[in-house]
Amino acid sequence: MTTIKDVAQKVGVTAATVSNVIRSKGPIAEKTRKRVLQAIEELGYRPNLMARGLQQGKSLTLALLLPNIANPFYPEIALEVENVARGQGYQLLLCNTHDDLIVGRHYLERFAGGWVDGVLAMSGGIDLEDLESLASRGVPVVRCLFDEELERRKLESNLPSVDVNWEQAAQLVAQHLVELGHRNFAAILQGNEAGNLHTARLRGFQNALKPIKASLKPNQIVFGDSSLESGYRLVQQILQPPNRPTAILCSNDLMALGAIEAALDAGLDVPGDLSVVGIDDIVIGAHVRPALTTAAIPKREFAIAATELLLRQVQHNLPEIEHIRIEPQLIVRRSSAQSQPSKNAS
Amino acid sequence: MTTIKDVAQKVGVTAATVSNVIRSKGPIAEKTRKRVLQAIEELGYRPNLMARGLQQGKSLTLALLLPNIANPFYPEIALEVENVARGQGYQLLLCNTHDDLIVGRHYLERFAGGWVDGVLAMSGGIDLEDLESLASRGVPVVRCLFDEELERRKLESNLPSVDVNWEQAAQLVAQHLVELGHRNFAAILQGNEAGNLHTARLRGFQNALKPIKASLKPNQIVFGDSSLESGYRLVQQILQPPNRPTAILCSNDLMALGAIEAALDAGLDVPGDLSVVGIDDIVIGAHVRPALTTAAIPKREFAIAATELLLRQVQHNLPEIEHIRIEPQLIVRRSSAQSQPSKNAS
DNA sequence: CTGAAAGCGCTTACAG
DNA sequence: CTGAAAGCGCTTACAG
Repeated sequence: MTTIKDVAQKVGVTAATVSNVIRSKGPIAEKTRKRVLQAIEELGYRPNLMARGLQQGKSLTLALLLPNIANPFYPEIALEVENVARGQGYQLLLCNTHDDLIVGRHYLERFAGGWVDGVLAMSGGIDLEDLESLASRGVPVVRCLFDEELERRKLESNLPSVDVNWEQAAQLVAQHLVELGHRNFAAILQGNEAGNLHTARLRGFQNALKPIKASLKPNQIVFGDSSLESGYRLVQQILQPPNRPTAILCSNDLMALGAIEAALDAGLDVPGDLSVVGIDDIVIGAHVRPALTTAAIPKREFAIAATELLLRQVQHNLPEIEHIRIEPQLIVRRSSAQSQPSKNAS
Repeated sequence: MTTIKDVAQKVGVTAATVSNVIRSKGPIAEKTRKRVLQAIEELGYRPNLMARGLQQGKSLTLALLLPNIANPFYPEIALEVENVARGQGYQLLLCNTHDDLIVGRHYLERFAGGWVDGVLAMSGGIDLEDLESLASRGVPVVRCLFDEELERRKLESNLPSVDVNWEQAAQLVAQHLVELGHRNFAAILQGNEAGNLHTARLRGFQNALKPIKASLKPNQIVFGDSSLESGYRLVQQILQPPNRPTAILCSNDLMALGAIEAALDAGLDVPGDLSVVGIDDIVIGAHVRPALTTAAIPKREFAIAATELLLRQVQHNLPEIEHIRIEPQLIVRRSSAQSQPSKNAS
């Protein structure tokens, strides 16, 4: 490996001078500058980034913690986060927690060792206490998408955050169905015994039903994980007549796609016999048949807000306790239609 | 920040001893070990990873360069790469090149500064010379998926590689269509003036047509980027009767999904009027209607092979010039069917 | 404008 | 079993 000393020696100056040339700092004679640059070129010298990082106390690296990059909700976000980060000279560590607290802790422990300048923590597999402990060590942190399972603790937490108004998202799609005349609903929700439940969305669904004096009863709600397969299985449980629902509210688009597939496989027409709506607006939802009606989360906006909030902390060292909330938007496509009660008598 | 010296001082030993305790190296009196651990606990000390990395010449970090994590082909791969890496104590840098050589070079330049222990370079936006120059600096590199655009140079390159037998993949789906009786084909291929062309796949398509004394003529091949939208647009150009093809060969699944959508929008039945096949086996392909016939690339296998090859180089410092080739597998679903020439007379 | 010195926070032989 | 010393490759005041 060739070091800054090798360059200095070759030119006949000291390492400090070479360092100044590289960083364009301090006064440098044009002549020596040229000679240094040429020596760097000839030797193929590249400054050792860990040495620099150690000295400056910066790594120019951010970490992105998320449940699983293979879930189609995340790649767009990761792409945009990396984009913003790169634009400011930062690189991005991709950390899949698999919704596993042990994995999340593994990473957060590492980052306590000063390996990253900031952490973007997107729900799932992250203990809020671990996160706060990291922040208290002076590592800037932005907490994202935690609202569902940790409502109360969030309020106590003083970490800056970027969240989505999931309640409103759920309310938008449910209202849409109500307006189409639906009265007989079922909901398939992410949730399990560990309490990893989409409570805000459930609340949003219920809100929309109040004006028609209705509500989701416990037997109209089924729980599972967030996968497409889960949506498929859960809907199979629901579709048994009699009293089949005319509309299904889904925790997210992936589950909704599974729901549609299950309905079609059961010989039902979507939306003729059954309307299905999701939340997220994943890309493929616009391209399946029938195209999915959903509440869109502006993912680019979300990613940019989160990354910029983090970078502001990193760069100015201000612990901005800002709480940003991203608002969803209803997108009506083909998977929802007017209720046709006659058909459901069969 | 609390350093190793703070711990040492608190216990009344020297930094070397604390270091030995942390790394479980050398002989340590059980008693001092306990006291050191307790002090670490009390102070909340975490070793500075950049200092350690500088000293040891290791970062325990790998870089994954790929065109765009939002392309559904990559998230599964990235997930698995990170998995294998984490299993061996490494973390993963996510680098989207956007098929832009400038961006690729930006990252590779950085990595020349010793920030990562190894680089997994997946085609698109990476200049092979940049990559070889990095490797010649002693940074282990594995080159993946480069075969298409750089056939000849690949052969000259002495970088270890993991590739997919794209030619065989293309041949499998094309043969399948031939066996279904199709004789009138069109192909939509990734490719542009810059030569970023899927030549191996085109060759595979042609191979399959030889036995029936046929071949794709220039007017039966259209080029575009690898997106779904591109597939949609390209197929619109093709579907003009007369002499509409009965089957469309697509460079990848995403384009195939766009092709199917365009066909359906044009009022055609898939596969009744038109068979469509892809290559990749992206997850969603199994869940759309009609489900997509494709040549599956074993993505997990691919990711594991590539990461392990890289880690072997990193850990043993052997420049293994191994060339691994992953074989595809035909998956027949619903988007392909028997040719019905009568229908196409219309 | 350039150099000498100290220091970032660790690890690594080596001496005792 | 523990300590003193040097060093990883940079940057940062400060002197001259």
